[in-house]
Amino acid sequence: MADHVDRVLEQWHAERPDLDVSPMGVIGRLTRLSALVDTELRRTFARHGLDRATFDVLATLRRSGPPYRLTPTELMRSAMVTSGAVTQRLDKLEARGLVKRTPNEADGRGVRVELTDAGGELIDRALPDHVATEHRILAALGGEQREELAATLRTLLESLGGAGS
Amino acid sequence: MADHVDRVLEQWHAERPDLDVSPMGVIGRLTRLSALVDTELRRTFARHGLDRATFDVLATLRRSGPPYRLTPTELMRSAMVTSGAVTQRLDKLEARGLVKRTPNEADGRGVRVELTDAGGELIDRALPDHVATEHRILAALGGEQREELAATLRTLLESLGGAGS
DNA sequence: ACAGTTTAGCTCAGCGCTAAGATAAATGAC
DNA sequence: GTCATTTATCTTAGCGCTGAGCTAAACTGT
Repeated sequence: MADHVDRVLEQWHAERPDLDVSPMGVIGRLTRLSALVDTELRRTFARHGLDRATFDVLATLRRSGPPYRLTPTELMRSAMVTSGAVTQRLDKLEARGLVKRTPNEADGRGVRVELTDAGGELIDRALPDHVATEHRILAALGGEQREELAATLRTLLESLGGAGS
Repeated sequence: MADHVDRVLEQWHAERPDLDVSPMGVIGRLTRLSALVDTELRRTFARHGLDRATFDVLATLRRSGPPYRLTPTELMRSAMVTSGAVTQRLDKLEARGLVKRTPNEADGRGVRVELTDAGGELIDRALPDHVATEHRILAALGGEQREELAATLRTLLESLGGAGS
């Protein structure tokens, strides 16, 4: 039962037999799966008036624990985006009253971003729905397969230097 | 040796012990890895004056075999993007003389997109470099691990309905 | 002290994408 | 044959992100 990626591999084998394109069997599926997962998750976020970007900020603040307060730089590192992206996410969330910026007394250059009550309530409502979606996405795998998959992905993350931060 | 995702899981466990967030161990790493892989691949594309979008179009045409000709709809399905995205990719590639559009005699609504000589030469130059990058990305895994990973990802793709087309 | 460097956060132009919609041709129902 | 529906492609407004660059504050070495 060949999938899209199998057909791509066959085509390359016919057209460029000199190239060992076997890595595409992994990387092609990784890319496609990531896109599909993203689509699924966005559906859940949308049910709560959020998108991936804003959900990510609220969730990062929420899981950091009381007082639910981080700096834009910390949010930037966690989300693997640029500082400009964080600024824009925070502008939007702040306009909706879900987070608030306060001066950082410990560092005059910086600010602190804090979850408001409304932001905390929203993310706590959205979270169970989000987690359920993730369970559903992985429903086709057994527990052992999930652990193996997580371990293999971690190996790759580490080898690409993206495990830290 | 905990990575970023392990720390996220620990935080959630402390803050929301009522939720079984274990799927994040897979989905979080999948998302991050996909972003890192994308960054790596883009570096290679850039060396040849391409980006992911344009490389994808040229490669799809190239691997389809002579006469290296497909319809925009076929390119759209293969790339999992909207028709508007394909139009824009083709506009850019056509302006650079890497593909050309011709009327589709079999269907008056449609066009055919064909690799020009310059486009074919460019993708054939870029391909070995791209494949080498993919090999490098997976260098941390053994052959058996790669096969297992590909098989697991395929299982997930199929369960999400993204295996076909 | 003080000049040079680094860091935190913001601004903004530009890019590629989506979503909605337009146009034109092909297909289907009767 | 005619009308309604579907399909192929293009158009465009708007969105989020990056990359370059800015300002201000915090370090660092002497």
